[in-house]
Amino acid sequence: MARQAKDEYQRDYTVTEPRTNPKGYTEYKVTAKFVSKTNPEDIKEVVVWKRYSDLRKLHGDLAYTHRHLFRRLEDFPAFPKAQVFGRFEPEVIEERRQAAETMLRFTVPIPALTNSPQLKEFFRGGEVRRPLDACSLPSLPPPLIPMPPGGLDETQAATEQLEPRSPGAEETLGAESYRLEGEDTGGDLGIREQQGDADLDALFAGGGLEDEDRGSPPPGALPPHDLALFDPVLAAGPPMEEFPVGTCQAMCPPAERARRERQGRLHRLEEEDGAVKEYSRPAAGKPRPLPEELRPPAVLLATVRHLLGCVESQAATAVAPAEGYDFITDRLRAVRLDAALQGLRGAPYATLLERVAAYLLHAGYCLGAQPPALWDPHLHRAQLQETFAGLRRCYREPGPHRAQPLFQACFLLCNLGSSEALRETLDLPAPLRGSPELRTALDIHWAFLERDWARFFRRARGLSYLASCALHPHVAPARRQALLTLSHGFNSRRGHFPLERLARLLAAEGEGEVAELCEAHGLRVEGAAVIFQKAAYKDPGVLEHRPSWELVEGKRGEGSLLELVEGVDPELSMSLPHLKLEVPHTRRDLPWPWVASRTGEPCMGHSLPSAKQPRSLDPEGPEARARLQQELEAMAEQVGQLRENLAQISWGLAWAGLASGIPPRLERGVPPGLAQLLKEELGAVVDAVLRGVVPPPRCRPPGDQAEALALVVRKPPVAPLLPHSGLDGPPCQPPAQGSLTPGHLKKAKLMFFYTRYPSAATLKAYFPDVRFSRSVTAQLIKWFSNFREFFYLQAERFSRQALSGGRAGPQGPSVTPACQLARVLCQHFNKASDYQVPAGFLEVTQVAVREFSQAIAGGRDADPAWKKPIYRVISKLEADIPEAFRAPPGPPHT
DNA sequence: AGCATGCCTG
DNA sequence: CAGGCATGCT
Repeated sequence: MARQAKDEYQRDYTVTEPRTNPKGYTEYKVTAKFVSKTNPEDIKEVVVWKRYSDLRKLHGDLAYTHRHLFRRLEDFPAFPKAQVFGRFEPEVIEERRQAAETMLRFTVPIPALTNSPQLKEFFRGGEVRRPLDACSLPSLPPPLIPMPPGGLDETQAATEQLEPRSPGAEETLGAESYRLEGEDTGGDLGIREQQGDADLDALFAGGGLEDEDRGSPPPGALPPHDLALFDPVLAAGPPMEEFPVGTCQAMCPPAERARRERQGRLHRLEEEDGAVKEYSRPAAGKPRPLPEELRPPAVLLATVRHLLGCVESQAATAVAPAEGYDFITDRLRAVRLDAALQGLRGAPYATLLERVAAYLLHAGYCLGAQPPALWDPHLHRAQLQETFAGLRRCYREPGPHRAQPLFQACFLLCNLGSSEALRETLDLPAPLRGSPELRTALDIHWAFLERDWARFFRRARGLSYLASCALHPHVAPARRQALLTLSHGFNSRRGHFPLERLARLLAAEGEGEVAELCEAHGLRVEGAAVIFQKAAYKDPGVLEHRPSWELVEGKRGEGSLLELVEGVDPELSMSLPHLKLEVPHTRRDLPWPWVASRTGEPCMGHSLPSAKQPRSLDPEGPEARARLQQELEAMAEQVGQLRENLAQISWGLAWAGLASGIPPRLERGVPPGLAQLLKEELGAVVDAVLRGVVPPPRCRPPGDQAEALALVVRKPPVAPLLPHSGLDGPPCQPPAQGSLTPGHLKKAKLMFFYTRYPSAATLKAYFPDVRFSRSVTAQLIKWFSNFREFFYLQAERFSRQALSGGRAGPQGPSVTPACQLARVLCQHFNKASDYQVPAGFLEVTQVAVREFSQAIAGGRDADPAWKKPIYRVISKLEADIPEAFRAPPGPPHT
């Protein structure tokens, strides 16, 4: 049929004649003009009357599309913000009018915007006219567009929350006092409205007006035909003609099949199970495919299912993985092309694409280890992204999209760290975002950005098979980063870290794999533990694709890929034509490529879960038991110490993050705001990682005690820290009289609750058992200096977090005994929790937080010396030290 | 010069 | 938490 390309019309928009609607708001006449390029006489106009909120909505939609299209290469015109006051001022109205016009005209040269459904929707219900004819007629008064059926109030409430129609004087006054020049909006408004309603009724009654006779086209609501002006492909003929409907009932058109059989060009996978239509590029000169060459949706779906089945038969026929992949992706591409040519969209297309995506995800994982000559990961990625894009388009249309959570999650996981993908996900409707799939995907996304690898792998374990495939490319880099973090964290801590634990942390197959991994990164492995050292860590460069039973294959289950995909949506698969053969294969029959490529350790990961779970402590007798108990207690104490060391490291790292900036890798693709936020979060992140590494030493079930034991088992004996000066036997030197002991340190920390800036005199007064010398006082003072540093740092971090999280009041976040900050400080200064933290200390902390919050909020932190004033404030808040502290032996007990 | 502070690092 | 180093006050 005669298809008229849309670009035969030149489009133009005007926004004119703002006027006051009787309902009290301002509306604008928006005209879209279509001038035929071939016949300038042929002009159509579509006119709608819109209010500000409609225009703003359209602006939002178009700007969004545009941003995603051009990745902000070009800026979409701005649009004036909503405002409560002065919105009836002529300047405001004119500004809005101009902005609307600018925006609409901006879209003209951009097909994606020009053809966007939003724009079409915007003009839906508009009045169509032919101005050349109309100009001879007496110009009708512009009809008022009736409110949508939903009623005015709802619409207003929804779209104009920002403009509350309070009974304020400004409002009514403005509405009545402001009149547009030339526009008589006086008493006849009511009449006009009725007229408008009457017109509309008449129009709806006599709908379906054909505009072929150019004689007297009655103005009317935009009929479907004219609405098509806004469609991507403009059909001049009846819209029915727009897409061909396929009639081919086989997976491959008989003609093609015969031809390829003749030429001996049937693929090996086609010989038994039947031919499938090949992909052929829709070249410009090529004739449109005939209906009998196009497969209708049901056949397409059956074809996809057949192709998924080929994954299994490929194994049976010993077709190489890469070859099978080439075959299947080619045929799937042909399916997509058929679908596109027939204008397939919405839910039916989604089910198709979901299966395509599932295959690509699966194949991406399986083929990851193939040499690049056989398999091009870039091409694969492009295909996958294209499929996701199609899927997301489908999902935007109504329909039950049962598998949407899964595939949106896969999309995000494939694009981990991409702000676009994140944005896309966050823009999903809340119920969808709240689905378990998307929740975990989002959590993994954040963990990835925050480099919280413990959480990353913990959540990754919980993913389904397809989601795991999607994530898998990120696993190796994540492990590498985790090793880097640990190397820093455990540096110079004689940090022997048990391989078994590391394997669990990284969700690796077993100690063998992590040992290999560590050694590849220059980290020495000694016995069953790795020694983390910052200096030793080196980046080996290449990242090899490693299969993972733990994270991926283990999730697969016994079913075929097809069953796996359709398990997502069982209802659907039941109702589908089963055009396909069954080739039942268990997982072990499949030629998973890595089984061959895997060198060394014979798949030890598989036996991991069962083999070494219980690790019993084997109580052989009461005596051994008691000794073990003692040992465990000692260990618990050491773990406490170790934890504290780690906490120190964590703030060291936090500083590193704040001062030197996070590694550039993270910056890529992360919007500046987010990067900033991340930097601030980094401290907490490191904490989180370490939390994942070292379980808190509090009372835990025996199993966990064993964990703690495992962690420190190789640590050289540490002198017991807490018992102050009492039982210092032979191993430790009897403290040189007067020198500072760990007991003194503990006491100093408790004193910090009362005094942050003690003078040498007070120190002397409160440490009577210490013989003061220059170096001793210096050391003591240094201690307090260090305490302060820690205190301020924590207070600052707490303030920043609250600020960026938006949960800070004008006085900053409140410091409660249970809040994060209080807990951290208590942990630091009062490890044993055997001392009641005085309320006064929390008050001081609150002041510090308030000062920090205000300084940061006021941007004062740009000043290099911005903390000085805060220090001054805090230094004036010294409290009296309880007399009990004067007593020579350890701290008092309260 | 001598000591205190602060900032950073290990 | 200690060591190093710069700075600033006295």
